[in-house]
Parts: sequence; structure tokens; C-alpha cells
Amino acid sequence: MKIGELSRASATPVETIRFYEREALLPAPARTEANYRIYTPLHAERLGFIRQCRNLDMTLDEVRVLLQFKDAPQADCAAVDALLDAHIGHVAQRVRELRRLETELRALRERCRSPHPNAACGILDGIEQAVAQPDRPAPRRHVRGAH
Amino acid sequence: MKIGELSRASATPVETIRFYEREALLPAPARTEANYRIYTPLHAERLGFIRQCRNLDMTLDEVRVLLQFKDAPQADCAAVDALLDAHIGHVAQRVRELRRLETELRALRERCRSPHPNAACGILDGIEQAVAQPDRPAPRRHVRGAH
DNA sequence: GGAAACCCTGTAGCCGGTATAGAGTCAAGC
DNA sequence: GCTTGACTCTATACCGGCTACAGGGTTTCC
Repeated sequence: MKIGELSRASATPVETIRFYEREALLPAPARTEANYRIYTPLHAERLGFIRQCRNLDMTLDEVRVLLQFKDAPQADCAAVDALLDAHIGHVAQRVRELRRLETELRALRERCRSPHPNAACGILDGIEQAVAQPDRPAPRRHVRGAH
Repeated sequence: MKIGELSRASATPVETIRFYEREALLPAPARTEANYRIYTPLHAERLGFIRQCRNLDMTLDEVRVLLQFKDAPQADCAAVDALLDAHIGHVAQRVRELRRLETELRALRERCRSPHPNAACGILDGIEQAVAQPDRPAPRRHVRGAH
């Protein structure tokens, strides 16, 4: 099948499929005489796997590791478990951070309940005194935040 | 004060301070004869405000808007409220998504509880059949995910 | 046979920084 | 006065995970 067909079948933009090929997540497919990519069902399956991993918010590096395990069916799956456990840890951590953040934001919002000039607005002042964690050390997180 | 001093005082890397200047979040400071930036306490205060906003996981565009409000003290703060409400909405939405994701990942993890070859590992199979939401339409979120 | 829909490569942009290279400046110690 | 090391400057490239062109070629449908 051609790339557009695979794109529709996998709900993946064409550019993203080519990007995965450049990133060596998908093997380069055969080409027609006109240099069009021709994919097999094996490509479709592998792409589906990648997209599921991305739905599960894994990085492409994590996906790369899982694909290696998939390609080595005799190996022990302990490493798969470890990767997944680490990923669950990242997600749980990010949820805790965001819930804390939400609480903080709602408290800030409470400081302004009726219209008045900005100069008297408790929110703008509130941000400046906002809970400055003395030692919240460089998050360096891998689960995305709010944006 | 010089940039290194401001950096330590605000727990902000030097490069990030220069980056904020390029992005017009911080006004360009005066320079010494040797072309070193010299900051005033006003710069420090503004930088502190920006960093607090970033701690609250706002985008630089959101911060830009808040800074405009701060610079227009006679205006009505309804717009500040609206921005904050929208941001709280983003964060709450992301928390819901991540909690759902965590549940899904833990279910997947349950499929593998003892060591065995990858070929028989329920996780790798499980990912392929993972809950494929028929219409989860392009998240396009602004609160970061797990990484 | 001509238009629309598809495909190709290559490059640049998004966000919010981070990390270099290569050069200049300053303060302290000898 | 001279060296050393810490600091500063600009400019540029890089990170992830795409997305969006530009500028061409191909296929399909009417």
C-alpha cells in the first residue's frame, strides 16, 4: 500500500510516517519505479505499535527500546517490565505535580472575585509572592505539563 | 548588578536571562563600558515574576499577557481572571488525561507478573490491542505530558 | 488531455530553553 | 606587571516530536 493509504489506516499524518522512517523506527519500505514508498502489512503493524506507545505518552526512545524487545522474542521480558514501571513512575509523578499546581492556581484565582483595577488585583501581587519552593530542584521531567 | 549575580539571586541560568531579553520579556538593561549587562532591582523583580509564572506552568505567551496587565495598572483585571481561568482549565484537563493514562499503563503492567520470554509477554501484545480510542481527536495540549 | 489528488526531497519552524565555540574583561595572587 | 581563573559577550546549533512549506514529479479520474 502507498503512504496515503497507510496514513488513513493508521490515523497518522504522512509527514509523521516519513519522520519515523528517518528516525529508523520504521524500516525503509520498497519503492515503485516512480520512487513511491510501498508498505506491507508488517509495516502497518509496526506503525500501529508505535502509535499506541505514543498514545501511552512514551518517548520515541522508549518506543525504540520496546521495538528492540519485540524483535528479540527469545529474550527475557524483565526489561520490558522495568521500562514500563519507570514510565508509570514518570506519569504518576507528573500527575502529583500538576494536582499541586492546580491547587496553587485556584488559590491564586480566589484572590480576585470582583472587577477592579489591575493595580488592586490580588492575582498579580499573589504571583510575586507565590509559594517559592526553596528546593524544588530542576524538574527535568519527561511527562509533558499543561501545554 | 551583573548577570551572574542576577542569575544566582533568581535561580535562573544566565543563558535563560539573555533568552528572556531576546524574547522581550525583560527590557534590555544598561551596559558597562565593557558591554556587560547591568541590572536594576526592577529587572530582578520582573524576572522573579516571570519565573513564578513559569513555575505555575504558564507559556511565555501567557506570561507576556500578564506582564502587559502589570504594566497597565489602571485597566480592569477581568482579563487577568480570564487568563488564569483558562490556564486552570488546561491544567485540570491534563490531570484528567494523565490519570486515565496511568490507569491504562497499570492495567498493561498487570499482564506481566513473572519472568518469561518476550514472545509470551502480555505487555507487548497488550500494547498492540491497547484501548484504541476511536475518536480521541488530536490532543493539541498546552500542558506538558509525562516527559 | 487536463485538472486534481497524490507522491517525492529538502528545509525551516514550533517551544522554552540548553550548550557549545571563540573571544573579550576583570580581580586576585605572585 | 603578569598570569590564572572566573566571569562576560555574541552567534550559532541542538533537543523532541512533529508540522508546514516549497518546488518538483506521478497517477487517477472525468
